[in-house]
Order: sequence, then C-alpha cells, then structure tokens
Amino acid sequence: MSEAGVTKINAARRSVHYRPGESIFHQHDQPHGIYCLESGHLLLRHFDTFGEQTNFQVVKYGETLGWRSLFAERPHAATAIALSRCDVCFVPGWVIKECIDSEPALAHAFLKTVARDRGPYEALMLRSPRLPVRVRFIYLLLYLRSRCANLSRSGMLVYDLLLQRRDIASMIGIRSETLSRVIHGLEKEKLARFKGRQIVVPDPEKLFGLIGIKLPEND
Amino acid sequence: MSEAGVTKINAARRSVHYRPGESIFHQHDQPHGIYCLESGHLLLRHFDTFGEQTNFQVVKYGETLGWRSLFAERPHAATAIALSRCDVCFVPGWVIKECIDSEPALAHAFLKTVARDRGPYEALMLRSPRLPVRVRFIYLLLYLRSRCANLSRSGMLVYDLLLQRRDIASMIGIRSETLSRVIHGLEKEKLARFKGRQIVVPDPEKLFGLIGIKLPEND
DNA sequence: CGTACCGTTGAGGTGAGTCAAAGTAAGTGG
DNA sequence: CCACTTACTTTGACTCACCTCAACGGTACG
Repeated sequence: MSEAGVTKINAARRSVHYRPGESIFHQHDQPHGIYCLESGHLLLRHFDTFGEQTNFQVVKYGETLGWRSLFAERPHAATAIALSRCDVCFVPGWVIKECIDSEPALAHAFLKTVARDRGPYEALMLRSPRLPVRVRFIYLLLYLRSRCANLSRSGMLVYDLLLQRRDIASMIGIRSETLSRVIHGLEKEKLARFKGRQIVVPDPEKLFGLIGIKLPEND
Repeated sequence: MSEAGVTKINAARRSVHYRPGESIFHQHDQPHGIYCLESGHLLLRHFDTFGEQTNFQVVKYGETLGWRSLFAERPHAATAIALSRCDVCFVPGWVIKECIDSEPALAHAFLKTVARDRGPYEALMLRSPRLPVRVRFIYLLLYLRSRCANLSRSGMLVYDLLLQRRDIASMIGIRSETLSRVIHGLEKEKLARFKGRQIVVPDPEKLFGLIGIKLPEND
C-alpha cells in the first residue's frame, strides 16, 4: 500500500477502548467503516428471527472486522461484543473507498479477503445437525485453536476461553446442559481437562484424530 | 462497464452446453474463471470431510458462479451439477482481472457482489439444528421461491423443483425418509400439494406465516 | 453471609435417525 | 407393447441423541 494511503488512513482513524461485555456495533446497524482489533478478543453474535442467539466467531487482536457489511452496503449481520478489554481502531468507509479507487492492488487484496472469509460459513461445519455434538465440539476446539490457544512446551494445547458455557454451547447450536455432558465425557476419557474457563488438551493429535483431522494445517 | 471491456470479454468467452447430471466444475478444482448460467438450472453440492454431501444452492439462469473461488485464489468449494439442459458461458479469470484493474467501478461492483453473497451461509438458517425439520423445510421453500417457483394468477406458488427427494433432504440436512413425513404432514394440513417434482402452495402467506415471515420481501 | 448467577447432574420425553420392507416410477430389452 | 430390472419414494417399527425441566452445588460479588 502506498504511503499516501497510509497517511490518509492514519489521519482519519480513531481508537476506542471497550470493556468486557460492551459492544462495538450492533446487528442491524448501518456500517460506517472498518474496525481493526488492536488488542483483546471479540465475539460475533447473531440473533435469528426466532430470537435465538448464535455465536459464530471469535475475533482475535490483529484481525479486522466489519468490511463485509460495508462492501455489501447492508446492515451489520451480527453484534460484536468485547470478551476482554479491547482496543479497537475505526477507519471510516469513505477513506477505504478512496484508497481502493486510487490503488487497484488494494481492490484485489480486499476481493481476496472478502472471498476467503467464510464468515458464518464456519458455522456450517460447527452446526451441521448430522454431526453428533461431541464431534461438533471437537471441531469448535479446532476452530478456536488459532484464536484462543497456546501450545505449551510439552505439546499440550492450552485454551483460555473467555466464554462461559452457554456461549460455547451457542457456537455449536446445543444447550449448556448438553455441553456439560460432552465435557464430562471428554474429561473421563482423559482427552481434555477443564478448569473453569481454561481447557487443556494433553494430546491434540489424539483429540483431533478422532474427527479425522491431522494437525499441521494452519487454517 | 466500458465498451472496451465488453468487447474484450466477448472475445474471450466461450459457451458450453451441458445435459442434466453433467458437472461444470468439481470441488477441489482450481478456478480458472467465472461462469455465467445462460439457461437452465444448476445445483451446488459440497462434500465434507466425512463424505457426506450437502446441497447448498440452486443456481438459476442469469446468475453467475465461480467468482468466490477465483478471487479467493482457492480451489472450488463445491461441485456444480446441471439439473436441466444448461448453457454456460465461461469467462477466463485473467480477462476479469484486467477489466477490474482498468475500471475501479467494476472493483466496487465485484466487492459488493462477493460481500453480499452469503454462499453456504444460506445453509445456516436452513440447517440450524435447533429448528425442527418442518420449519427448515418451509425456509427452504422460501429460499427456492425466487429460483424455482412461479406465482399463478390465483396467487398460488408453483414450484418446479428439478430435484429428487434425497437432494431436497440434503439441502436441510435431513434424511429423505424424514422429508417424506414432513411432506405428508404439510399435505394433510392442506398447506401444500406435492405431485412428483412439482409443489403447489395454495396460500403462501399462510405457509410462510408459520415461520414468522411476511412475504413482500424480495430477497 | 446472603443473593445471584453459573455450572452440573438426574429423570423423562421426543424428534429425527436407522433399518427394513413395501410401493411406485422410470428405464431397458425382447 | 409388455416383462423385467433398477432406482426412487413412502411407510412402519424401533432406537437413541439431545432437549426440557427441575433440583442441586459452586463460585463471585456485594
């Protein structure tokens, strides 16, 4: 990206701090620009026409959000909620558009980003009714690996989920009671340990092998 | 779009005819360009890692497909199968890219299209495990309305689905036996009539009212 | 030390899957 | 045009995974 563009964006952007539970934008809001998460974690939550809520994405610092609605020229399809203390940088939509117009390479980059983003598509695998909940939960752990987990020296995966049970359950379309039972099952089989909002997976290969996934992939 | 661009595209494009059952491109194929369906209907089918198939979209003549994978620079995420006799026009990817580079307005148009396309997102509503299958099926009818249905003079919706039961069932993640029972139920309640691959909905308002949807929307 | 809220556990119900078989439509070959 | 095969659809009986409801235990917070 050109220096002029960077200067322009730096001039227009502004940063806001959010505390856990506060929302950055709401479903049905008109989009005004793009948000870049500088620190902390966010949750994207969707309310369907029945009033049921579905969490479909955890956003980690360094990621951007809001561009889908901006480019689609449609209201936000989800509400973004801070899971922890967050610094969010906002760039107005008109700046983005000006930059795209002056730099074709940027247009390609955004096209690629938007096309690659599966958005709520993630949910397809996570929520497929044909898969038993245990499998869906393991998929969720796989999905959250890059966002909420660290690999310890001994090869264990350590998740620091900032979500409570009901929110985790909502990601895979089940009830928190059912999640409790799944967790209990995994714990009993020594596949994972759960203490509060922390999850430890002693042998990731084994766990993800259960659903036919080999790890090296960095999706 | 400029005349020069149109000329360039016309020079590069080529049309191919397909018969029912033939596929236009396969999942995992590298994308080479964009396809425009000039006549007929297509089905987009996805195979997941378990070998289960999911149909997630019916494409009607006039619509284009394949651009998501092209812009994402990733293999096709689905297989496109002809449901009827189809004429498909192919435009190579490099032509599209050249046109975008020379016309910023086209870049915005594509950004909008890609951002709006929910792709397999449609599936989220159609496949949500929390919704009973009857509701999901009515959602499916709502979704297929613009693609496979006509409104008769008397206000009845007449669907000409080119799909067999198992393929319909696959769109909402259920088994064909279950679909049979759902159909039977709707038939008994006079909400719809099913003869072979044709569906007649005598009172669309009533049917879609069941899932809390008012019709006028043209999504 | 209470009040909430969150999480777990248990009992019971049920919607949808599975399996098997019958019924129906669509091809195929004589 | 009619037997024959093959594929699709429906029906029934059964099972089970998950939901629901309800009660209980933990933990956070004032």
